[in-house]
Amino acid sequence: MTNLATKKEAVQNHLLGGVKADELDRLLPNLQLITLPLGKVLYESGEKMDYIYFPTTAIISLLYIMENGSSAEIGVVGNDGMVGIAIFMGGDTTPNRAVVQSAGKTFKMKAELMKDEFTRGGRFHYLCLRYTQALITQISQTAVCNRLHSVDQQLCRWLLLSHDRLPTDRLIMTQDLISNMLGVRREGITHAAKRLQQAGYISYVRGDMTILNRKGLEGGACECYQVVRTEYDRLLG
Amino acid sequence: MTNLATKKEAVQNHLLGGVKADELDRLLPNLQLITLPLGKVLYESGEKMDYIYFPTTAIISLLYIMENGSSAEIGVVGNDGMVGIAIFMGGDTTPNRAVVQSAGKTFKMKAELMKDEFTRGGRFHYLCLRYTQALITQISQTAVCNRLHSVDQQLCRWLLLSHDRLPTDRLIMTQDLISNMLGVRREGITHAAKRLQQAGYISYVRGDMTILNRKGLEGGACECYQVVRTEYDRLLG
DNA sequence: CCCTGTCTGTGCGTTGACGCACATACAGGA
DNA sequence: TCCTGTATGTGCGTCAACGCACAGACAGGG
Repeated sequence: MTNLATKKEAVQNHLLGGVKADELDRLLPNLQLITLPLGKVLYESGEKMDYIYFPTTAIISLLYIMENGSSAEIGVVGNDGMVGIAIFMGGDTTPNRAVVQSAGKTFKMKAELMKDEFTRGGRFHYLCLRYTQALITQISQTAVCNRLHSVDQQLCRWLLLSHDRLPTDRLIMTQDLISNMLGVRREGITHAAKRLQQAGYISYVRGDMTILNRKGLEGGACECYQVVRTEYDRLLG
Repeated sequence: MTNLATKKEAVQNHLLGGVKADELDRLLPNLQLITLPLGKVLYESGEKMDYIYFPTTAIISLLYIMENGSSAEIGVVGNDGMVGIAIFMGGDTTPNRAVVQSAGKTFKMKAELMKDEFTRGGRFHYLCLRYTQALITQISQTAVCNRLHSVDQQLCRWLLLSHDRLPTDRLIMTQDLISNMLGVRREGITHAAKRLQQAGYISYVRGDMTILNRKGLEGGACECYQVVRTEYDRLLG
């Protein structure tokens, strides 16, 4: 198998990079590095999770899909975390869909092995719980932001969250897809994106967006972004 | 001490009611039953949590307070759960405020003792994690609901979530307070509540609300309520 | 009994986002 | 090169919720 993980690759995911040497040695033979295309669904709402994912360059979006087909993003996971916390929290599934928001690489590991390693306790166990706590803050802040802030502010927040998890300044993503994530109209994103482009913060053509001025975006975002960022740093930094 | 917990009292909280006999025997001497008045703050955003709370008849609301003073509810906890999960998840604090939404009783226990019992593993550990998973679903669904649903629908959802955690059909709460929870205008609640009263689902006078027709409320709510309810039953039922 | 503070009801102009329709622009294949 | 599908831009009417202002209505204390 050529896709077996090396330490150098594994630590690109910050959770894997944070565990002790002996834990990593146990994990490595079970980690498989795969490439995820944009739009790939890692698991559907209510579906039993067979694998846990530790992204390196890929970004995964956690979505809730309404009965009428509309959707809204709950959280986003990149090389800072993992997809599939229900495997070790209990329940083995959640009422959400996990979909690839930005193509890239991720490790995957069988759910059973994940449970085994988790129940051993140790630093891995500790990190998983702290990461879950950070994710809760992200989800909470998404709830608050959805209630109280404008589409413009939310687009800034969303771009920053994505940028933090991206190895480059380029984001391959159409406005239509962004609107599905944020649960708003595509035209709303068009307007907001146009304003950001005119301000010189971003540039884009047909699904290829480049972040030019992070500070600008941070100024345009609500406090929600900073709250989440600070909490991630505190818990996992 | 007259306020030491008895088994009969303790099991009124479903988490305490779900642990094994030997675990409960260890917990009981450390549990203190107290009465919480409406509006009491159990902890502030960023404040270290000294106690974990297991409500019996009280209901606690988890809120985020914006810098400009506006607020929005993230989740609600009653006899189904506990307040202070950050104690065992790690971090010892969250960027939220926990405030008593409905006066009543709760057990409290020192944070250190909570950590000790949690690290012993066993059924208590297992239940804490599953409860956290259920809470995540509630927070997620709050995010979705805030994005996609009307004030009328959200008021129905909120009333049902409260009613589920209440020993009676009466809810002592002004429209102004409800509006702070939902992060909307007080007048918006006035209109929504009036419609619900005209439909015969509730009745109220000056901060004293009675739920008359649950089925009616369920019909007026969005799918979010059922999703959360089903997930709580699945994980903890 | 009155007074005061709090809770609820209502009107009105504003606004941010929606839904729909359609125009324009660009990319890639035939 | 043209054609087709997809991405983005724009206009317009509608609507839910907002902010503000103020009018009842009720409760409890002096």
